[in-house]
Amino acid sequence: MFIPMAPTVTPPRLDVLLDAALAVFDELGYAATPVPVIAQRAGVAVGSIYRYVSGKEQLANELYRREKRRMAMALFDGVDLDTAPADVFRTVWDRLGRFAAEHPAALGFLELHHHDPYLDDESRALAAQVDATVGGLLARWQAAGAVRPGDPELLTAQVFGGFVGVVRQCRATGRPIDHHLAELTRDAAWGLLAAPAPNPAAG
Amino acid sequence: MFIPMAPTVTPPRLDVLLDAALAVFDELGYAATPVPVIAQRAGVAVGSIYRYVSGKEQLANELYRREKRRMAMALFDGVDLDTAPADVFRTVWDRLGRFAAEHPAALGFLELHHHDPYLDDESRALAAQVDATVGGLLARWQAAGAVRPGDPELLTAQVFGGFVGVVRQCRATGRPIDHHLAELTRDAAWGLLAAPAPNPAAG
Amino acid sequence: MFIPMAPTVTPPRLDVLLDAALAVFDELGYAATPVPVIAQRAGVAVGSIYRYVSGKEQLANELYRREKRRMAMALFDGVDLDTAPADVFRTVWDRLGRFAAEHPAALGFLELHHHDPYLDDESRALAAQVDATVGGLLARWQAAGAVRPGDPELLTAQVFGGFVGVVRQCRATGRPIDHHLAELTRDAAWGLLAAPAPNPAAG
Amino acid sequence: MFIPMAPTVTPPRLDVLLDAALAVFDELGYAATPVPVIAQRAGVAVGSIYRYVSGKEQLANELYRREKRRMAMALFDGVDLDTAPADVFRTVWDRLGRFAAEHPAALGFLELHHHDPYLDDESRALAAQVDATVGGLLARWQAAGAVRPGDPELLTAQVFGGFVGVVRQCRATGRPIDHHLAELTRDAAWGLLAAPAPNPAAG
DNA sequence: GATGAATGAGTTTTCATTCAT
DNA sequence: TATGAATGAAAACTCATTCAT
Repeated sequence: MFIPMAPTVTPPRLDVLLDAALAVFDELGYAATPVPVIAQRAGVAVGSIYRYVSGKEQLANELYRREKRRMAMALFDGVDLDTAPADVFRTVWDRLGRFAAEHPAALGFLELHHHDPYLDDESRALAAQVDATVGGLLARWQAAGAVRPGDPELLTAQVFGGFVGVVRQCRATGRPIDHHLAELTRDAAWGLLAAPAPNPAAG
Repeated sequence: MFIPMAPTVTPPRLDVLLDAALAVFDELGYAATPVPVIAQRAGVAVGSIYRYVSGKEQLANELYRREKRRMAMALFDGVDLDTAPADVFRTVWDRLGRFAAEHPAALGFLELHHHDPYLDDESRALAAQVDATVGGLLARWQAAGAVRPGDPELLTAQVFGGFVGVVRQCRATGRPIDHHLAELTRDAAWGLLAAPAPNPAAG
Repeated sequence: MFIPMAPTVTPPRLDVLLDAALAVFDELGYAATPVPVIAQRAGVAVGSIYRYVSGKEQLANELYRREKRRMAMALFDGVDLDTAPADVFRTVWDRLGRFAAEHPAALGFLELHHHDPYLDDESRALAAQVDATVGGLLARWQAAGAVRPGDPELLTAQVFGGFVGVVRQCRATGRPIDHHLAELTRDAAWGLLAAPAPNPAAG
Repeated sequence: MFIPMAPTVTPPRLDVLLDAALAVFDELGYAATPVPVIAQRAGVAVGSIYRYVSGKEQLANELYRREKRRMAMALFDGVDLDTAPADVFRTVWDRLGRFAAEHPAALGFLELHHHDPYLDDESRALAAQVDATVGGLLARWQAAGAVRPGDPELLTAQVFGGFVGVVRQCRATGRPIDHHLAELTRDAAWGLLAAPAPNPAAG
């Protein structure tokens, strides 16, 4: 499969740490999060954190990669990408909705924050790889005439950004983020993506 | 006009401060930005900042509101909203592209950062007001059958989020953010928004 | 003159800091000295230290250089090095005794501690320069037949090390370090240095 | 014999610990040495250290005493102190050179570091005892007219300090510390110690 | 008004020591 | 007995804010 799998199994203790960090980072942001708050949320002593990661920055990077992979898996793992684009799209979009509903902090951390000051090369590379993979899928759909032309990575960014924008709006207004969100936004998203119908007048 | 105007004229010195803060906040994020860095960038002494604003938080809020208004003006000021929706949309989308090109830090600060921990009520209210205004426009377009049905604020969030996603992607990959971006994304955005053509077979 | 002068005038506030650091470093050693203790001794807040030096390490290096120069000045400044070696030696040794008596912490810090882990290149270079300068003096005395042959830097290290050993012993036993120390050790030191009298039987 | 013997036989495991501690203390200094680093160097788990000593401080004291005794033995054990002072001196000085060459870390740890903050009474007493013993030897030599007058402990400190100074200089400049060092410094050291020849003019 | 040195609470990180396995 | 993960007090350093000049 073309989706990056988790290469190593995270030790359970680190996982607890990452869970705690995820919650707090999503809430306060990386820079505004004191390490002791993460420790407390994880139910460990501050010093223990440094047995698992070299510092706050590495913690954030490990987290970023875990969640990036998690999300990629949640969207694409086991999906047969060779069926009709509209069907695949619908499946993936629904999964995106479910992911947002089930892992709101993951989506928030990944997409609603500014990671520039601390992401390391490995994290950036992973992000780029995921982008490229999804971009490749769109390119094939374009070749098949199912998706409108244009830079596939930009198109990906646009559809996906649309969903992120909706999630952000829900958060701002207190609207619940549940699986309905996929439904509510699906047609619009496909309208963005789908190749325009050939002009009937031209026929 | 329905777009919120700047209620007070910003004193020129505060404006210099906000310009500096904008650049640094966009780059480092609010929490990671030291006040002295803003002062230096503005060419004033640290202490002077506290003559204009009560602290870092108020500075960020003043900035947020200035930029939010600036952007609303840039998108809508002087636009005749009563012409054909597709035309208005095209105009506004082009203006959005120009705004992104000319004020990249403003767009980045407003849309690429997580403001939750520090935005005050006034700033939130302004954001809500802008959303509502744009939502109202979309609602009228829906009533006119030009835009697909659905919660207009969600739809707004989705189109706009799409553009933000594209800008974010450009930043991540180093692709320049210029006025072409509007062109490149316009059709997709309108595809997202536009009411689907009535089934020709049904005619 | 061949002795390195203080190239810059230390700002008075930094001087206060260095005085405090000197006392504490000499007492506890560099690694065992908490920065707050230095701050308290200097009568300033912890944070203020970081306006003058970039950290504990730079503080120790500034201190090391200041004291190294101070000591070189105390020993050699204004001494006419072209008079008879035995007279010059006597003068310098007495000055060494006075320096030890008046600046016990300086001598202790410079000579009784292990500086390897934190001295920077500039400090090492200064130390080497002082060594070389004194070594040069000894070499001239050797050429004049006044001082026994052998690597002049080793010879310097040996006489000077003798004095340091005595100071260390005094500290260990609680014996006061005063100007008598120079007197008490002078003949032995010159016995170490002086060229052995030609064998009278050989004449 | 007047030289303090090791009163207890060190358990072999503790010896391994002390060897590791010696290497690291000499390199980093007591205060800057983390206990885990010692454990790693010794090839044992951190926790195991606390089965043999009560903590870092006791470890350093055990080490100090072991090395102090080791050195005293290395210098004096088996030496017939009743032969001619110059011969005894020569022997001991050569042994000192050999000790420095063979146990550079021991000499470094004992003589190049500041032990004040952690040495306990037992260690201080041992040091004093060694000093006194050597001082007694010197006093006898003075009585025999072989060594110049003056406080014998100060004289000891001065000769020995000379050697330490030379070792320190070698370390600073990267010069190897081998058995030649004894040779190179022997005459100077004896010049320091030896009673000055009676003034021939006075004869 | 403007300045920037001074402050000290708060941040990240280290490390001596303990204790369940 | 040996281990090494866990602890938390203490370390170095940062930075929002104040205030004397």
